[in-house]
Amino acid sequence: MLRTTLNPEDWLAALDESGFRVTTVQATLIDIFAHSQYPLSAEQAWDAARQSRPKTGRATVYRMVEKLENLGLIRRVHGYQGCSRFVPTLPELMMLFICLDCGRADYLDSQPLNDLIQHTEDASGHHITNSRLELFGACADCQQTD
Amino acid sequence: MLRTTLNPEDWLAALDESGFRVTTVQATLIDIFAHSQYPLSAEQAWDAARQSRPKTGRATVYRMVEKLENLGLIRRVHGYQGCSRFVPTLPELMMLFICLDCGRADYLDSQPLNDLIQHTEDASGHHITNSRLELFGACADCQQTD
DNA sequence: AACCTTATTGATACATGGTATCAATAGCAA
DNA sequence: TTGCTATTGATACCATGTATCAATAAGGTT
Repeated sequence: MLRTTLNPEDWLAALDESGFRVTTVQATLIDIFAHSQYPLSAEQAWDAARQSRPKTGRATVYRMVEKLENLGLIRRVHGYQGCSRFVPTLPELMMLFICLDCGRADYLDSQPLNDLIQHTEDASGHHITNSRLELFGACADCQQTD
Repeated sequence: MLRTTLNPEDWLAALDESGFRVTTVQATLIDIFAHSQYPLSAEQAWDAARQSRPKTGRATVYRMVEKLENLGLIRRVHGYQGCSRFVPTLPELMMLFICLDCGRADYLDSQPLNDLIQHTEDASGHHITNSRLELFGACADCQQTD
Protein backbone atom coordinates (compact mmCIF):
# COMPACT_ATOMS: atom_id res chain seq x y z
CA MET A 1 0.00 0.00 0.00
CA LEU A 2 1.44 3.29 -1.08
CA ARG A 3 2.37 5.39 1.92
CA THR A 4 4.82 8.26 2.08
CA THR A 5 5.85 9.09 5.62
CA LEU A 6 6.10 12.66 6.81
CA ASN A 7 8.61 13.44 9.49
CA PRO A 8 7.44 15.45 12.49
CA GLU A 9 10.35 17.87 12.24
CA ASP A 10 8.99 19.28 9.01
CA TRP A 11 5.68 19.96 10.72
CA LEU A 12 7.34 21.78 13.61
CA ALA A 13 9.33 23.77 11.08
CA ALA A 14 6.09 24.65 9.29
CA LEU A 15 4.61 25.96 12.54
CA ASP A 16 7.78 27.91 13.27
CA GLU A 17 7.81 29.47 9.82
CA SER A 18 4.19 30.50 10.21
CA GLY A 19 5.19 32.53 13.27
CA PHE A 20 3.81 30.21 15.94
CA ARG A 21 5.76 29.27 19.03
CA VAL A 22 7.03 25.75 19.10
CA THR A 23 5.75 24.01 22.22
CA THR A 24 5.82 20.55 23.72
CA VAL A 25 2.10 19.98 23.19
CA GLN A 26 2.58 20.64 19.52
CA ALA A 27 5.45 18.21 19.31
CA THR A 28 3.36 15.59 21.11
CA LEU A 29 0.33 16.01 18.87
CA ILE A 30 2.29 16.24 15.66
CA ASP A 31 4.01 13.02 16.56
CA ILE A 32 0.66 11.37 17.15
CA PHE A 33 -0.88 12.52 13.89
CA ALA A 34 2.20 12.05 11.74
CA HIS A 35 2.57 8.43 12.79
CA SER A 36 -1.04 7.34 12.75
CA GLN A 37 -2.10 5.22 9.83
CA TYR A 38 -5.73 5.62 10.81
CA PRO A 39 -8.04 8.63 10.82
CA LEU A 40 -7.89 10.11 14.31
CA SER A 41 -10.46 12.25 16.11
CA ALA A 42 -9.49 15.15 18.38
CA GLU A 43 -10.76 13.11 21.30
CA GLN A 44 -8.59 10.15 20.33
CA ALA A 45 -5.60 12.45 19.90
CA TRP A 46 -6.29 13.86 23.36
CA ASP A 47 -6.29 10.37 24.86
CA ALA A 48 -3.06 9.54 23.07
CA ALA A 49 -1.44 12.82 24.14
CA ARG A 50 -2.20 12.31 27.82
CA GLN A 51 -0.38 9.01 27.85
CA SER A 52 2.95 10.76 27.40
CA ARG A 53 1.83 14.15 28.74
CA PRO A 54 -0.93 13.71 31.32
CA LYS A 55 -1.82 17.36 31.90
CA THR A 56 -2.60 18.06 28.26
CA GLY A 57 -5.86 20.01 28.04
CA ARG A 58 -8.81 19.12 25.89
CA ALA A 59 -9.29 22.58 24.42
CA THR A 60 -5.62 22.72 23.54
CA VAL A 61 -5.94 19.61 21.44
CA TYR A 62 -8.97 21.00 19.62
CA ARG A 63 -7.04 24.22 19.01
CA MET A 64 -4.04 22.35 17.67
CA VAL A 65 -6.16 20.21 15.40
CA GLU A 66 -7.70 23.35 13.95
CA LYS A 67 -4.28 24.90 13.51
CA LEU A 68 -2.82 21.83 11.84
CA GLU A 69 -5.80 21.68 9.53
CA ASN A 70 -5.46 25.37 8.63
CA LEU A 71 -1.80 24.86 7.90
CA GLY A 72 -2.71 21.96 5.66
CA LEU A 73 -0.75 19.44 7.69
CA ILE A 74 -3.74 17.28 8.49
CA ARG A 75 -6.95 16.77 6.57
CA ARG A 76 -10.46 16.02 7.72
CA VAL A 77 -12.03 12.74 6.61
CA HIS A 78 -15.75 12.96 5.96
CA GLY A 79 -18.10 10.05 5.95
CA TYR A 80 -15.93 7.63 7.90
CA GLN A 81 -17.31 7.31 11.42
CA GLY A 82 -18.63 10.83 11.22
CA CYS A 83 -16.79 13.86 9.95
CA SER A 84 -14.36 14.54 12.75
CA ARG A 85 -11.38 12.37 12.00
CA PHE A 86 -8.10 13.55 10.54
CA VAL A 87 -5.24 12.06 8.59
CA PRO A 88 -1.87 13.59 7.83
CA THR A 89 -1.77 15.38 4.50
CA LEU A 90 0.74 14.07 2.03
CA PRO A 91 1.93 16.71 -0.42
CA GLU A 92 1.10 16.06 -4.09
CA LEU A 93 -0.94 13.00 -3.20
CA MET A 94 -4.44 14.26 -2.82
CA MET A 95 -6.90 11.49 -3.56
CA LEU A 96 -7.84 9.67 -0.41
CA PHE A 97 -8.92 6.06 -0.08
CA ILE A 98 -10.16 4.65 3.22
CA CYS A 99 -10.46 0.90 3.73
CA LEU A 100 -13.75 0.14 5.43
CA ASP A 101 -12.26 -3.10 6.75
CA CYS A 102 -8.98 -2.12 8.37
CA GLY A 103 -9.52 1.64 8.43
CA ARG A 104 -6.19 2.52 6.92
CA ALA A 105 -5.86 5.60 4.75
CA ASP A 106 -4.13 5.43 1.42
CA TYR A 107 -3.26 8.35 -0.79
CA LEU A 108 -3.51 7.95 -4.52
CA ASP A 109 -2.05 9.89 -7.38
CA SER A 110 -4.33 12.85 -8.01
CA GLN A 111 -3.79 13.29 -11.73
CA PRO A 112 -7.10 11.60 -12.61
CA LEU A 113 -8.87 14.03 -10.31
CA ASN A 114 -7.13 17.00 -11.89
CA ASP A 115 -8.25 15.75 -15.29
CA LEU A 116 -11.79 15.33 -14.06
CA ILE A 117 -11.88 18.86 -12.68
CA GLN A 118 -10.52 20.31 -15.90
CA HIS A 119 -13.09 18.40 -17.90
CA THR A 120 -15.91 19.46 -15.62
CA GLU A 121 -14.92 23.13 -15.71
CA ASP A 122 -14.95 23.04 -19.49
CA ALA A 123 -18.30 21.25 -19.65
CA SER A 124 -20.19 23.24 -17.00
CA GLY A 125 -18.74 26.73 -17.11
CA HIS A 126 -18.24 26.71 -13.33
CA HIS A 127 -14.91 27.78 -11.91
CA ILE A 128 -13.77 25.11 -9.48
CA THR A 129 -11.51 26.32 -6.68
CA ASN A 130 -11.82 23.48 -4.25
CA SER A 131 -12.57 19.78 -4.39
CA ARG A 132 -13.07 16.87 -2.07
CA LEU A 133 -12.79 13.31 -3.23
CA GLU A 134 -12.89 10.38 -0.91
CA LEU A 135 -13.03 6.75 -1.94
CA PHE A 136 -14.15 3.92 0.31
CA GLY A 137 -14.00 0.18 -0.05
CA ALA A 138 -11.75 -2.80 0.59
CA CYS A 139 -8.01 -2.28 0.19
CA ALA A 140 -5.86 -4.69 -1.78
CA ASP A 141 -4.66 -6.40 1.42
CA CYS A 142 -8.10 -6.85 2.95
CA GLN A 143 -9.63 -8.27 -0.22
CA GLN A 144 -7.28 -11.25 -0.03
CA THR A 145 -8.28 -12.13 3.54
CA ASP A 146 -12.02 -11.93 2.83
CA MET B 1 -27.55 25.75 -14.71
CA LEU B 2 -28.54 22.10 -15.02
CA ARG B 3 -31.28 21.25 -12.57
CA THR B 4 -33.75 18.41 -12.70
CA THR B 5 -36.68 18.90 -10.37
CA LEU B 6 -38.02 16.06 -8.28
CA ASN B 7 -41.66 16.07 -7.44
CA PRO B 8 -42.69 15.49 -3.83
CA GLU B 9 -45.23 12.84 -4.73
CA ASP B 10 -42.47 10.47 -5.81
CA TRP B 11 -40.85 10.90 -2.43
CA LEU B 12 -44.05 10.13 -0.56
CA ALA B 13 -44.51 7.10 -2.78
CA ALA B 14 -40.97 6.00 -1.92
CA LEU B 15 -41.76 6.21 1.80
CA ASP B 16 -45.00 4.31 1.28
CA GLU B 17 -43.28 1.58 -0.71
CA SER B 18 -40.69 1.20 2.04
CA GLY B 19 -43.48 0.39 4.47
CA PHE B 20 -43.57 3.68 6.32
CA ARG B 21 -46.77 5.49 7.16
CA VAL B 22 -47.42 8.59 5.13
CA THR B 23 -47.92 11.54 7.52
CA THR B 24 -48.36 15.27 7.26
CA VAL B 25 -44.95 16.03 8.74
CA GLN B 26 -43.38 13.98 6.03
CA ALA B 27 -45.28 15.80 3.33
CA THR B 28 -44.25 19.12 4.85
CA LEU B 29 -40.57 18.25 5.09
CA ILE B 30 -40.38 16.58 1.72
CA ASP B 31 -41.88 19.67 0.19
CA ILE B 32 -39.27 21.82 1.89
CA PHE B 33 -36.31 19.71 0.82
CA ALA B 34 -37.54 18.95 -2.67
CA HIS B 35 -37.98 22.62 -3.50
CA SER B 36 -34.86 24.05 -1.88
CA GLN B 37 -32.08 25.01 -4.23
CA TYR B 38 -29.72 25.43 -1.29
CA PRO B 39 -28.22 22.96 1.17
CA LEU B 40 -30.53 22.91 4.20
CA SER B 41 -29.71 21.95 7.78
CA ALA B 42 -32.18 20.03 9.97
CA GLU B 43 -32.52 23.15 12.07
CA GLN B 44 -33.36 25.25 9.02
CA ALA B 45 -35.83 22.63 7.87
CA TRP B 46 -37.42 22.72 11.33
CA ASP B 47 -37.81 26.50 11.12
CA ALA B 48 -39.33 26.18 7.66
CA ALA B 49 -41.66 23.39 8.76
CA ARG B 50 -43.07 25.35 11.69
CA GLN B 51 -44.13 28.17 9.42
CA SER B 52 -46.81 26.00 7.88
CA ARG B 53 -47.13 23.53 10.76
CA PRO B 54 -46.29 25.26 14.06
CA LYS B 55 -46.36 22.23 16.37
CA THR B 56 -43.75 20.28 14.39
CA GLY B 57 -41.26 18.78 16.83
CA ARG B 58 -37.51 19.16 16.58
CA ALA B 59 -36.71 15.48 17.08
CA THR B 60 -39.23 14.58 14.41
CA VAL B 61 -37.38 16.67 11.87
CA TYR B 62 -34.05 15.05 12.77
CA ARG B 63 -35.67 11.64 12.45
CA MET B 64 -37.14 12.50 9.07
CA VAL B 65 -33.85 13.86 7.80
CA GLU B 66 -32.18 10.61 8.78
CA LYS B 67 -34.91 8.61 7.12
CA LEU B 68 -34.78 10.62 3.90
CA GLU B 69 -31.02 10.23 3.84
CA ASN B 70 -31.27 6.47 4.40
CA LEU B 71 -33.78 6.21 1.58
CA GLY B 72 -31.38 8.12 -0.64
CA LEU B 73 -33.81 10.98 -1.20
CA ILE B 74 -31.55 13.63 0.26
CA ARG B 75 -27.79 13.73 0.46
CA ARG B 76 -25.46 15.30 3.02
CA VAL B 77 -23.14 18.05 1.84
CA HIS B 78 -19.76 18.06 3.57
CA GLY B 79 -17.46 21.01 3.80
CA TYR B 80 -20.03 23.69 3.11
CA GLN B 81 -20.84 25.49 6.35
CA GLY B 82 -20.12 22.34 8.29
CA CYS B 83 -21.27 18.86 7.43
CA SER B 84 -24.94 19.03 8.36
CA ARG B 85 -26.65 20.37 5.31
CA PHE B 86 -28.65 18.34 2.82
CA VAL B 87 -29.68 18.64 -0.79
CA PRO B 88 -32.22 16.54 -2.68
CA THR B 89 -30.64 13.62 -4.48
CA LEU B 90 -31.11 13.59 -8.21
CA PRO B 91 -31.02 10.09 -9.71
CA GLU B 92 -28.21 9.39 -12.16
CA LEU B 93 -26.66 12.80 -11.51
CA MET B 94 -24.15 12.20 -8.77
CA MET B 95 -21.38 14.77 -8.96
CA LEU B 96 -22.17 17.74 -6.79
CA PHE B 97 -21.03 21.31 -7.30
CA ILE B 98 -21.70 24.00 -4.70
CA CYS B 99 -21.26 27.66 -5.55
CA LEU B 100 -19.45 29.40 -2.71
CA ASP B 101 -21.00 32.69 -3.79
CA CYS B 102 -24.72 31.99 -4.09
CA GLY B 103 -24.80 28.63 -2.34
CA ARG B 104 -26.76 26.88 -5.04
CA ALA B 105 -26.17 23.20 -5.65
CA ASP B 106 -25.69 21.88 -9.16
CA TYR B 107 -25.53 18.26 -10.17
CA LEU B 108 -23.17 17.25 -12.91
CA ASP B 109 -22.96 14.23 -15.10
CA SER B 110 -21.11 11.53 -13.18
CA GLN B 111 -19.52 9.66 -16.04
CA PRO B 112 -16.10 11.29 -15.49
CA LEU B 113 -16.25 10.12 -11.87
CA ASN B 114 -17.14 6.60 -12.91
CA ASP B 115 -14.17 6.60 -15.25
CA LEU B 116 -11.90 7.89 -12.52
CA ILE B 117 -13.05 5.17 -10.12
CA GLN B 118 -12.52 2.47 -12.71
CA HIS B 119 -9.05 3.77 -13.46
CA THR B 120 -8.16 4.01 -9.77
CA GLU B 121 -9.36 0.49 -9.04
CA ASP B 122 -7.18 -0.84 -11.82
CA ALA B 123 -4.14 1.15 -10.73
CA SER B 124 -4.32 0.54 -6.97
CA GLY B 125 -5.87 -2.87 -6.55
CA HIS B 126 -8.40 -1.50 -4.08
CA HIS B 127 -12.05 -2.36 -4.49
CA ILE B 128 -14.05 0.85 -4.36
CA THR B 129 -17.62 0.51 -3.13
CA ASN B 130 -18.41 4.07 -2.22
CA SER B 131 -17.27 7.53 -3.26
CA ARG B 132 -17.81 11.12 -2.34
CA LEU B 133 -16.96 13.93 -4.70
CA GLU B 134 -17.84 17.51 -4.03
CA LEU B 135 -16.70 20.47 -6.07
CA PHE B 136 -16.71 24.05 -4.84
CA GLY B 137 -16.15 27.35 -6.58
CA ALA B 138 -17.99 30.04 -8.51
CA CYS B 139 -20.86 28.97 -10.71
CA ALA B 140 -21.21 30.18 -14.28
CA ASP B 141 -23.78 32.81 -13.25
CA CYS B 142 -21.79 34.21 -10.34
CA GLN B 143 -18.59 34.54 -12.34
CA GLN B 144 -20.27 37.07 -14.64
CA THR B 145 -21.36 39.31 -11.79
CA ASP B 146 -17.94 39.36 -10.09
C1' DA C 1 -68.03 4.67 9.96
C1' DA C 2 -66.13 3.17 14.33
C1' DC C 3 -62.46 0.40 16.24
C1' DC C 4 -57.80 -1.38 17.16
C1' DT C 5 -53.15 -1.80 16.67
C1' DT C 6 -48.99 0.26 16.51
C1' DA C 7 -45.90 3.53 13.93
C1' DT C 8 -45.09 8.13 14.44
C1' DT C 9 -45.00 12.34 16.85
C1' DG C 10 -43.87 16.21 20.35
C1' DA C 11 -41.98 17.53 24.67
C1' DT C 12 -38.49 16.94 27.68
C1' DA C 13 -34.30 15.56 29.35
C1' DC C 14 -29.96 14.06 28.13
C1' DA C 15 -25.41 13.13 25.68
C1' DT C 16 -21.75 14.49 22.71
C1' DG C 17 -18.58 17.38 20.44
C1' DG C 18 -16.74 21.58 20.22
C1' DT C 19 -15.88 26.73 21.87
C1' DA C 20 -15.26 31.09 24.96
C1' DT C 21 -13.09 32.78 29.01
C1' DC C 22 -9.40 33.79 31.81
C1' DA C 23 -5.71 33.17 35.08
C1' DA C 24 -1.38 30.57 34.99
C1' DT C 25 2.46 28.93 32.29
C1' DA C 26 6.27 28.83 29.26
C1' DG C 27 8.54 30.36 24.52
C1' DC C 28 11.60 33.44 22.89
C1' DA C 29 13.93 37.83 22.02
C1' DA C 30 16.61 41.44 24.21
C1' DT D 1 17.71 36.85 33.36
C1' DT D 2 14.13 39.37 32.52
C1' DG D 3 9.89 40.83 30.36
C1' DC D 4 6.49 40.40 27.00
C1' DT D 5 2.97 37.80 25.22
C1' DA D 6 1.46 33.50 22.77
C1' DT D 7 -0.05 29.39 24.41
C1' DT D 8 -1.98 26.44 27.73
C1' DG D 9 -5.34 24.07 31.15
C1' DA D 10 -9.46 24.25 33.74
C1' DT D 11 -13.95 25.46 33.76
C1' DA D 12 -18.11 26.81 32.18
C1' DC D 13 -20.66 27.13 28.35
C1' DC D 14 -23.08 26.36 23.78
C1' DA D 15 -24.81 23.79 19.67
C1' DT D 16 -26.17 19.89 17.58
C1' DG D 17 -28.08 15.71 17.80
C1' DT D 18 -30.34 11.51 20.54
C1' DA D 19 -33.13 8.62 24.09
C1' DT D 20 -37.42 8.36 26.48
C1' DC D 21 -42.14 8.04 26.83
C1' DA D 22 -46.89 9.38 26.93
C1' DA D 23 -50.11 11.19 23.43
C1' DT D 24 -51.55 11.13 18.73
C1' DA D 25 -52.94 9.62 14.29
C1' DA D 26 -52.27 6.18 10.06
C1' DG D 27 -54.53 2.81 8.02
C1' DG D 28 -56.11 -2.01 8.06
C1' DT D 29 -60.21 -4.63 9.91
C1' DT D 30 -64.80 -5.22 10.94
